[in-house]
Amino acid sequence: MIRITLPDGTAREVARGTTPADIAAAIGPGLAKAAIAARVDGELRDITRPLDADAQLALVTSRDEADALELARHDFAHILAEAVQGLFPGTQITFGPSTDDGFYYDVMAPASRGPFTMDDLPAIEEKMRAIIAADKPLRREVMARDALIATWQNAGESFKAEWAAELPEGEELSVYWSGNDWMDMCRGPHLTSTGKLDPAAFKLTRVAGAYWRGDQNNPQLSRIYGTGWLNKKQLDAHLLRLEEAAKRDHRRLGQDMDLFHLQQEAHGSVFWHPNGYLIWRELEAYMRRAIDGAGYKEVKTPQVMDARQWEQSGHWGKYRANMFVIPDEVPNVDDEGPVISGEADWMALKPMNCPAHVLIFRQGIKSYRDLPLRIYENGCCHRNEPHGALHGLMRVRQFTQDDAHIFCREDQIVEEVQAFCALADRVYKEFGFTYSIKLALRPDQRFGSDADWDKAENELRDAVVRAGLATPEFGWEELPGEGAFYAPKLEWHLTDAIGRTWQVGTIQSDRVLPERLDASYVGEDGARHRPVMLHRAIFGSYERFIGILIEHYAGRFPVWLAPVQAVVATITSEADGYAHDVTAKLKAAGIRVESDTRNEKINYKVREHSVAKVPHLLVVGMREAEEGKVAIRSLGSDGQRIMTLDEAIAMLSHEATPPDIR
RNA sequence: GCUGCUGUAGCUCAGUGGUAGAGCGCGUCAUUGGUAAUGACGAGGUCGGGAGUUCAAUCCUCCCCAGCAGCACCA
Repeated sequence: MIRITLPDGTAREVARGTTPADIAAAIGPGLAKAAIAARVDGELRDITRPLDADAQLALVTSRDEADALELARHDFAHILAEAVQGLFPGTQITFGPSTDDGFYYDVMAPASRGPFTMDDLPAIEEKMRAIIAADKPLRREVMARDALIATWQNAGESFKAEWAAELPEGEELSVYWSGNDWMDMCRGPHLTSTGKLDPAAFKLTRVAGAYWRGDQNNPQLSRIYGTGWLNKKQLDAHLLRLEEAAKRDHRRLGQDMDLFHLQQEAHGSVFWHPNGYLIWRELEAYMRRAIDGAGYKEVKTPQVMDARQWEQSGHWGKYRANMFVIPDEVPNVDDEGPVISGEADWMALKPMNCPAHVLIFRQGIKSYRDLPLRIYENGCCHRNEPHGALHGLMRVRQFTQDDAHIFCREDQIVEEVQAFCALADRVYKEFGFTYSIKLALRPDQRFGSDADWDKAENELRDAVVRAGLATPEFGWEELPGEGAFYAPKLEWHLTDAIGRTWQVGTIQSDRVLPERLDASYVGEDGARHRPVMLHRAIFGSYERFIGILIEHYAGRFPVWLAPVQAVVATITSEADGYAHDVTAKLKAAGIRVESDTRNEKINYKVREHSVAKVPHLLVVGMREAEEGKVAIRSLGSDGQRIMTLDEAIAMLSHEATPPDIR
């Protein structure tokens, strides 16, 4: 007999080999029906897997949503694989986990046909529904590793065989049978049968390439994605969320709101239109106030430097593949012959600002009294990113960082990092973001001694601990292996209005670059010392941050950031004169305002400016003109507020003032 | 960079082996209206670029470029 303890503390003596399903049945028929899996000593397991020792047991039902979704998605993935093999014999299966909103399965299409495409999805979905309708039992079986490898090899499943062969020798491996005709190697757990899934709760969404084991050098497989839920209602809600997210897409809003454009002759670099650049200018002004107040000095450094300088900084060796290089010569102007000789020295566009800031630091002799020295630049950088990585404003080839480097003594690091935490906190809150902080620890490939890494990691961790931010509610987490090759990183991950996260801010403590570029200061002792260099950014880049803001606000910018803050719209042309007066007064008060005296109906104007997401529409007709008032209709509300022009100016001026100086 | 898909008017998209169409937008005229589309008329396109097949290519084939989704990358 074994002793099974339930969550309420009661215990039952049952025979070895009893299953959680048996226990559920013994407790009551309702639970027996509702239970879909079990947690045995905290581990999620099949409800039909026999218990073989004393254990804590919790029965899982669909009310335990996270567990239930995990199980369902995992099952959907298996059924997807079974369906694909059923429809396309010769397809090899590899690996198919659950994801945040569903599942995918990586398969290798048979050589007789090309990779799978979207056109294949309806048939696969139909087949999956047939498998669910057949209510095939899902049965766990333990196999010896060697037997399993042989099974895979006989079935022509070379990926599975390769994988099984790499699992520890002698280990027992579990497989799951779907009925008696299909099986997959899997740790489980699964539901008891395919019929437990709701056939209306999933949808295959797309097909894409993915490398076997995530390695570019391996064969590329077809990855079939699906979204999967417990019921149709959840699925529909999810599809609606996707639609909402698509409506916020910054590429679409950027075009609709005439903020910027991209075109193929300059792919990966942004053409900022007047409206978009107004947002940029507001952010720049905001950031300048922030860094001025925090004791930074702003600089501007060269866009192009000699390759030898990049050799010395280490970028030429490590980063050249992503750099734009330029021959330092006058191009051949004859029509005959090559444009360049190929013999000139190379220069390169800067991919980052750090070396230039060290060069400024090195001018003149620095004393310990000069430290910490905080050098800031709106630094325009170019990186030749892989083409497939480019994405709207989020990943571009030319971008401007709000970049600063703090040169300081070792004993100043913690204080500086803490001050940065406070500054970042203020900025992110003023834009309405919540955030989490993560510490990216040393990667496998790195410069510097373990002792230095210990020190650097501890400094960053200490600073966050002292700032009181290293807590679960700030999402504190340490990420092994994710640091840069020269330094650990603190990363700020923002959560936007619809719950997506974006990594933007960072601070890194670097002892490598000051060494390579020979930066030093004279200490109290009269000797030369190496400063530590803190790399830091809050927006990350203006391009990306604006992209995030567009999606965060869904284009409805707060008034201080809105490119056009108000439009004065007339009802009849008789009010044109008054409208121009109102516009002039608002302009004089510093409001970005336009007047709309076009020969159009007010309905049309209301619609157009609403769609354009103008925060305030000031409607004026003869009534307003006679009384010296305006009727304000604000974005997001249907009603209007009648107020005097002075009241309107006061309100708009307040809203148009950036939050940091309000 | 890899796999798949896409590229037609300013935008969103339809379409065909015999050199193109809609809606919105734009222009002109009429209309002067009270809070999400007034009406009429009109102008706009080497159908991403190049090569090939064909009597004939926007359509079929190949190459290139860019975009989209994912992968890989993002020191």
